[in-house]
Amino acid sequence: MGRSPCCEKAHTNKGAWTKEEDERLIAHIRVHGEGCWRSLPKAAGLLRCGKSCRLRWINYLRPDLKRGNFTEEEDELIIKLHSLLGNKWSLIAARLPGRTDNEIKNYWNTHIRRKLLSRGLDPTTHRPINQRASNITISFGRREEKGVVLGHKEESSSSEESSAWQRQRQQRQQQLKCPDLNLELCIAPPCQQEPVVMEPVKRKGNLCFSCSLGLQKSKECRCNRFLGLSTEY
DNA sequence: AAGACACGCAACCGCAATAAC
DNA sequence: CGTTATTGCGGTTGCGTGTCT
Repeated sequence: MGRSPCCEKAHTNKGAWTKEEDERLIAHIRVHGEGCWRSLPKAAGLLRCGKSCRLRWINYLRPDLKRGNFTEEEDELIIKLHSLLGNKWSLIAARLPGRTDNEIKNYWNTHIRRKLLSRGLDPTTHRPINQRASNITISFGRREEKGVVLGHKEESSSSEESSAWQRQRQQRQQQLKCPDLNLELCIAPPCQQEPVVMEPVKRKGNLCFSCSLGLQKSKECRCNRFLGLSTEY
């Protein structure tokens, strides 16, 4: 029943990859392409499990990987995407060409988390630290309208609030005005017209959730369209 | 100089969704 | 249609390296 067993765990290497293993994996994928990770180790002469090969390729060996330091723009994009998507690293990575989910996840935990804390923001909720959980007004409208954005509570400008903190907040508000990123979400009553069929896609005109977020050619894509343009070949 | 500690990153683990039988 | 393998994802771990004392 079902399929034959995955990989023999008894005779597989673990830990850091050697240069020779890398070369074998690269050579094999160059000839045969990606996919079928289960049979790849045997075919490539590697004593690794397919899962390990896939991870090594995706996170380290792929030729289209950028590697190197993250730019300030990438930092801000990651922060914005994280505030909207949470720990959906693969979705965030889909918006950053040449970056992997693992890389972004590590970078978040080592750098950005600290960066947000230094700004006085909770890295998980993206809200100011020490903010009371209750009495939070959520609005997804334009920030210029009421000074509320992305679910962040509008704070009362008490005298206790330091001017440094105000400056920091103003700076952040300026940074959040990102014209190149349109990820505004809106909450509306249930649609009374034709419901959007996400899966399977029955109408060409409807964008799936991924495409509506601007995640071009995301693995999550169910409609093969992006910004109204067909990505089908 | 050397031990302790902190940090960054590659790799592993476990789980869930999906596909194959 | 139920069972099992495969794939992909997010959380976590462990090791190498840099910094501090």
